[in-house]
Amino acid sequence: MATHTDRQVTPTARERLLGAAFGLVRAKGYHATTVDDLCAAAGVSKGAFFHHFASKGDLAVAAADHWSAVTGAFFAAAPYHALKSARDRVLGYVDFRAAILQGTVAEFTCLVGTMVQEVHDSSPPIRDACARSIVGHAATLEADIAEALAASSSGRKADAHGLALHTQAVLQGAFILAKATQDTAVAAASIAHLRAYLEYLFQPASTKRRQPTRKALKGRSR
Amino acid sequence: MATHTDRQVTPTARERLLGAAFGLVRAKGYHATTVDDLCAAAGVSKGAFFHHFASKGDLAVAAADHWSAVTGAFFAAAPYHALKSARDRVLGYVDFRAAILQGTVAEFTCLVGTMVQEVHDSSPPIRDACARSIVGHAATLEADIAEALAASSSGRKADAHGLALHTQAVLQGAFILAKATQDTAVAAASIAHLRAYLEYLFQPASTKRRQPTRKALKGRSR
DNA sequence: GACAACATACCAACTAGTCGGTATTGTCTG
DNA sequence: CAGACAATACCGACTAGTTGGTATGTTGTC
Repeated sequence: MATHTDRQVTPTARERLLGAAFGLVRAKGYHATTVDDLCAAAGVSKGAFFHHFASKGDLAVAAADHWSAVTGAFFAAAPYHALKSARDRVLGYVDFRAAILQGTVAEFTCLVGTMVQEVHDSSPPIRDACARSIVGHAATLEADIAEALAASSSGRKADAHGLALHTQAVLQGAFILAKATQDTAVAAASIAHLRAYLEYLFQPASTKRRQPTRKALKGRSR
Repeated sequence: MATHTDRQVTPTARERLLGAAFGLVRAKGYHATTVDDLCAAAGVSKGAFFHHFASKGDLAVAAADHWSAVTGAFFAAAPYHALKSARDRVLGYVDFRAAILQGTVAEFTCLVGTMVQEVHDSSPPIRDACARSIVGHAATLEADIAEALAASSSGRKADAHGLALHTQAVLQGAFILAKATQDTAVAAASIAHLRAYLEYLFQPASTKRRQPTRKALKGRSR
């Protein structure tokens, strides 16, 4: 996003609304967040809201796209990219995800994962924007995962895409457990299991004796 | 649940409302499901709704508890319990979870995982009912996981609880990916990765050389 | 003076929840 | 057994408040 209005210094009403959506939707969900809530949090009037967004759903799509951009830049700047091996970069990513589990649940959970649960059936545009965000983020891991798998004994070099999506599934699931139990440690423990699984998959050929059955990794096509 | 009114044959208005909540909330989410929606789907009047439930939130708590009971009976009757080894029963559970990914997304996803995302911050009673459901379901796996871990080389026999929760995190995350991508296969692939991880953890001592670092499994306490 | 960026007042539709009433069933009593 | 009494299950019109969205300004800037 950020089409042509990112030159000014003071955030515009549009940007403040998108920022307010990040916080409110993650805390309360999409439907429970009202337009008035967003306006109040952003400190703008309702007129300003509908000046910038044709509808509440339009803001949701813009927020999902903005989320993709913001988180994309955030992870692109993260330190694990400096590591030498692909294996270490992937594990570094997972460690980084664990390290940023700070503050309240609403502060570290995922906007688009929250939204898509509520709108997947009723609003295809929002759902697709959320899917773009999740799948797009997973794609940024794919090359390193493929390289790390290639360096291992595994015969699953083609599964980098599926494995990248799996990392996102574990993270999203960890967020749900954290929301339910109100305990960050539960999410951290699940991410630790993801790390252990990746460590196992990335093992050098010589040290890994047994592999899981090929069948188990194929997935069920419906 | 089912306190003292389960003798009649025809489902009562209360039971029909709970059943309607299962379908509607999984498809539309909690806030987007109105009381009138529930009454229409259950074929009862609004008066009947508020005769049985003090509020919409009260129904949500009852629905989460009813969900625990219904899914508890469903999984208790599943065939994998007949398998001889604990390892096979746990893997059988995972296979069973993959096998029931049938029909629309709303038909196989989890009611309480959906609800807790929307209410975790605003309604502690509903959130806690959802947490009870998820954690309680995980607990039904714990004994078999502990036994399977004990039979393996792993030094993580005490982690059965955390691993049981991790299985639920993967499942919940798989549901989110399925909702986002509208593709059941993505969820199945993630569950297949969970299976591969468990197969790895349950390996007999002699065949497993390398273990993930101990540090990675501790989880980060906040 | 045109146009973007807001603000204010307002509305129609919807929402959870209320309320007076009815039908049915059981239960106690004479 | 009849008949009074009470509790439960249910109905549907109504309401007070909320919601997304609109209509109509105002203000600053090129």
